[in-house]
Amino acid sequence: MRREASVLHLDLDAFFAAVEQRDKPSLRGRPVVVGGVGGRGVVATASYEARAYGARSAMSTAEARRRCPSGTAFLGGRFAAYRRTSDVVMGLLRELSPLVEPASLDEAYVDLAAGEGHDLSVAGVTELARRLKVRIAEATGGVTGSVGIGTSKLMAKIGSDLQKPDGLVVVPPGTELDVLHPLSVTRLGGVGPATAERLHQVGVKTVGDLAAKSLTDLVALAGRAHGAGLYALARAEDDRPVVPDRGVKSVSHEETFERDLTDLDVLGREIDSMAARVGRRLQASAHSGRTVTLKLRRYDFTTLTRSQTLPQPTDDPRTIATTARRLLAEAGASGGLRLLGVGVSGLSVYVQGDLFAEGPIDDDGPAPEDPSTAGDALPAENGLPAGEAPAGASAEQLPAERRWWPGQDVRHAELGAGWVWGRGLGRVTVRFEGPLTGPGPVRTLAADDPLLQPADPPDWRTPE
DNA sequence: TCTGGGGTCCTAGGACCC
DNA sequence: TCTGGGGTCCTAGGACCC
Repeated sequence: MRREASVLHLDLDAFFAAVEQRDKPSLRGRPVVVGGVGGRGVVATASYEARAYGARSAMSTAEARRRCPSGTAFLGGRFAAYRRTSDVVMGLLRELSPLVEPASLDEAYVDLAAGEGHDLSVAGVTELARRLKVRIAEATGGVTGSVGIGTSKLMAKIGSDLQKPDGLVVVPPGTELDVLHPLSVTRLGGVGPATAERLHQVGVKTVGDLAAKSLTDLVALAGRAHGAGLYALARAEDDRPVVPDRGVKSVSHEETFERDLTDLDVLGREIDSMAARVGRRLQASAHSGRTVTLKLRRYDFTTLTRSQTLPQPTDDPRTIATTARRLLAEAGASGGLRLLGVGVSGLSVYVQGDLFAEGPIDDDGPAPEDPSTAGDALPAENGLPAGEAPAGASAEQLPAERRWWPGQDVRHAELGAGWVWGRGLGRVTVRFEGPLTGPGPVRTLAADDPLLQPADPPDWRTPE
């Protein structure tokens, strides 16, 4: 453990929802839920207003709709917008230290001891954090974050969690156990539902309870590595370094279908389009990998994986697809599949010139029988231009209203910039406003109105 | 209209080699 | 012929995180 509180953890508050409220003035102060908006979607982030009604991350969107009042905005994600804002915040953190470890778009650790000229006293880091929060809010158009600072990653993360939202907690060196021991074990990273249940059964509810258990007991309960980890964390022993830029270990894409799929031809085309995406991402990052994994989730939610390791690393969509199709043929699809996934692991830096790569593969997206996934899935980082229909389903072939999804940025040649509120019955409802306007008017347009087009995320920064 | 998507790490068994 | 141990690779699954 360090002698000074020099590890900072930043957690942006309800980040996806906060970006939506910044860019959509009419949603400020109102419940907003970001996530999958299809029948099988789940909540990625609920704004604090939506949490007041019981909406939570990982809850099914259907359940969140039941709990929230009408007028709640249910939006698909705009990852390009989130990434842009995240990049701004990470840039501010890198001004504090070269050692910045992003844990996700909305979370990062900073090693302040590696930065220049910081006063690492409790008063010093408190003032540093206070100024950082102001700068973040200014640079992001009002997104807030919770900051924790302590002698380790563990204590920094615990600290950022103590006063959400918009919190600032410095855990003074020497007080770690006082802070830690009264907390529920579930506040520790690595204690999920399964471990929590097993700990409960042996009478462990708080971190203090955990600290009373022997190493032998914990290893028996949670396995060698995990048990030893819990034993150390309960004592605030944590020397994990802040590591900028951890290398990627695998690349994958998966998709839950609106309806279970059985037809092997249809599933094969799904595999082709997922393999094309995975291959493209591997090529873009100059990686190739040897192990191809197919993931299947059956109608009854049982999940299994099948993998094959190739003699040579590949980034070739054709090779990935052929391997995954073979694995699917062996596993079968009886009863129907609700999810397919294709991944590549065992990565190495790009091996130039795969002499045995086959020709180009068509990436024509979901089969015609199932156009419904376009726009319904949470548009996770997919490498597509912002606003374009996901998964390559060519927009022309879809019912016009399928081009639009709630939350999407659009521009109308006469009415200006706005975003999609809803769609259906051949029409699309758009609210015309942006981050720098007041709440704007709503118009319902024909879904095939040629004057209406997808647009890039709006800029929240006032022009100089 | 129950249960996303993109990851990481760990465990365990079998094959195979020394 | 028997006994055994360690190490690595591969496969499958599970827990967890955001």
